[in-house]
Amino acid sequence: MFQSEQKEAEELIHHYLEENGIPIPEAFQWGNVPFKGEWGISTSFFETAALEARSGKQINVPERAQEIAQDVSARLEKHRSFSRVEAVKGYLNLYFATGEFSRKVIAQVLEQRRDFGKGDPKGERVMVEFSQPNTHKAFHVGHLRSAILGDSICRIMDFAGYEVVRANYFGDIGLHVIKWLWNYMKYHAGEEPPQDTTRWMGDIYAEANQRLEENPDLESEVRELYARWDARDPEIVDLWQNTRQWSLDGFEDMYDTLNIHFDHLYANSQAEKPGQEMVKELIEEGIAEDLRPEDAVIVRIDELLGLEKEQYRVLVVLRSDGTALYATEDLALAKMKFTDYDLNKSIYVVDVRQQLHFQQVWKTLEIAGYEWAKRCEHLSYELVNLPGNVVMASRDGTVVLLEDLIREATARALEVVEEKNPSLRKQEKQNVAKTVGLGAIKYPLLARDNTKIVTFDWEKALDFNGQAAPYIQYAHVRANSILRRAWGLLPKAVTPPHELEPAEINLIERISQLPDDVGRAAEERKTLHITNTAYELARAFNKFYKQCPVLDAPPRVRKFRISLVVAARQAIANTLNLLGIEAPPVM
RNA sequence: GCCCCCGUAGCUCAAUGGAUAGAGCACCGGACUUCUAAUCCGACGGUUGUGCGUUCGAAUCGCACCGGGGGCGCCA
Repeated sequence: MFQSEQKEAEELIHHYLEENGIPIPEAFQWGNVPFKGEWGISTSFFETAALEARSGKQINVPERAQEIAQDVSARLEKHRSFSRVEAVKGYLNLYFATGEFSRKVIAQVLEQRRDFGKGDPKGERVMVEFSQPNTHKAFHVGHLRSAILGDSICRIMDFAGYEVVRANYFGDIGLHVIKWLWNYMKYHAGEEPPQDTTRWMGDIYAEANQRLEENPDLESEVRELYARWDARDPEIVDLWQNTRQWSLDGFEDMYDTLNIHFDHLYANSQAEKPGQEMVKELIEEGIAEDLRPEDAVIVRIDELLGLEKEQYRVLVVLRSDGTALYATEDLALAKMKFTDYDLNKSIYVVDVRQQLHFQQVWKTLEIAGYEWAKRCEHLSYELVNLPGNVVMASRDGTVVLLEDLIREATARALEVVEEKNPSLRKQEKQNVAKTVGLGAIKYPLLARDNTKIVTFDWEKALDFNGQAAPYIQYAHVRANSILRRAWGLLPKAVTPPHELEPAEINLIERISQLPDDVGRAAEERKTLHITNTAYELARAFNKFYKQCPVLDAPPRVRKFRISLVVAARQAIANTLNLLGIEAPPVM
């Protein structure tokens, strides 16, 4: 926002240092002055002083930095761009006129509206693959992180200026599917899925595992069925297609509820054949070793790279019986993505346990000469566990189903809205409950660093107090409530006619940071920065709301504050949107 | 044996190598005749796991160690 002023100051600093024979560092690091109610940009002279010290002079670096800062500040004192200049502890702080800064920030939001915070187009196309559910299985809270994190990353990267292709890759083949089919054919033949399709699919899978555990002799029946599948027995393929669709329809409902959508769906099954083809080529090129029938087809990556220490190890790319593995399919999937779309980057939102796997697959592709392999990126995140660090497993039923979580959260939110706002119409209460319930579920998954394990706890998941989505949504509601009474008057941004209250200054400060936060979140692939911004915005607004009357203020102050409320509401709405959380008008 | 991640207030977590390490929860004490109290204000709370190093400056970077979790040939 202050590029030109910064550049001017930097030139003057250069002049001063040159004139006085002081060494000039390669680049000055500019930042914001730690905010204490006044805006400014800041740089320091530690590096300059350190350069002097290294050139042989006997210097105490912090003292010398302060000395330079003081001299430079004297030089800049009268500069018209800055309202105040100071030297503190080796830092040079250049302040701006508060009123003018405020006007500028609000003007920008009022002009850009939904686009406030948006980055310039990057001219890069990025595919983000996320969610990856397995058909014929339950969809539980453990699966939620990839879906919610991936969705938000897509929103953030899109907003930051990337062209984003949203992809899903579902697991529709494998042993788990065969077990499901076996149980269905033997004990549920002809049944149709009820309303709650995904739960029912999950139940049949869990039941299959239970039956096999109780009676291991039945394993032979499953193996027999697997063989029929491998031979593409029409009866089995038919059943597979139908039942697979049931799962996909169930997922579609779930994604609708979560407001998550995809541009492209990839299936495990469609990568199987192309994967086997690619392995064939790898063998022909001497990259993969075919040790069948005794052993599998493998790639000794470390040996190919001449690495002494084990790093990529050995990747098995095909089973000894010639059937495809996850790795086989991933070779093909990576290629399909770059063929289907001309990608600058291909991001995989997958949990941390598959880190080595991806490194192996992509390194193998690199060795095979696919130049795009280097543009694959693993956005790895930690698991969602149950208390006591128990991993959710659909096989032994230690799961919290997504449907149950949504239902509980919505019911709890309905209770609160009945209590807080009983006069709302029934339908409105329902809408609020859904919005608040879903927000409360999403927020904690986005507010943790990707590398941190999330422990799912019913009590915490249903706690709407404190640093949580409802707090932010409530700030939005309050802003909306003021504006509803302001008779739709939307004044232009003006220089405030009064001395700004700390709460106002603080709120404006938070709003002004949003564009930078978006860029950073996109580059680091961290939704955490946006949840922080959203929360801080809401906090600043709530303080403002308490301390600064808007509608009852004197006319000119009122006019300014209404414009500030419009800007704040917009900023909050924009951050919530990046998180995939709805901003309700009332609650 | 090799590799990855985590360790910050009682608990859950923040903090582009930068100025006095911050929030929420919990506990204690306050504020609704007011634009929605799903809110706000105050108090309490720290040897950033330990040691050494790099740096003008380290919670942040490097090395070693301690504690916890995860991954390492035909699961996904």
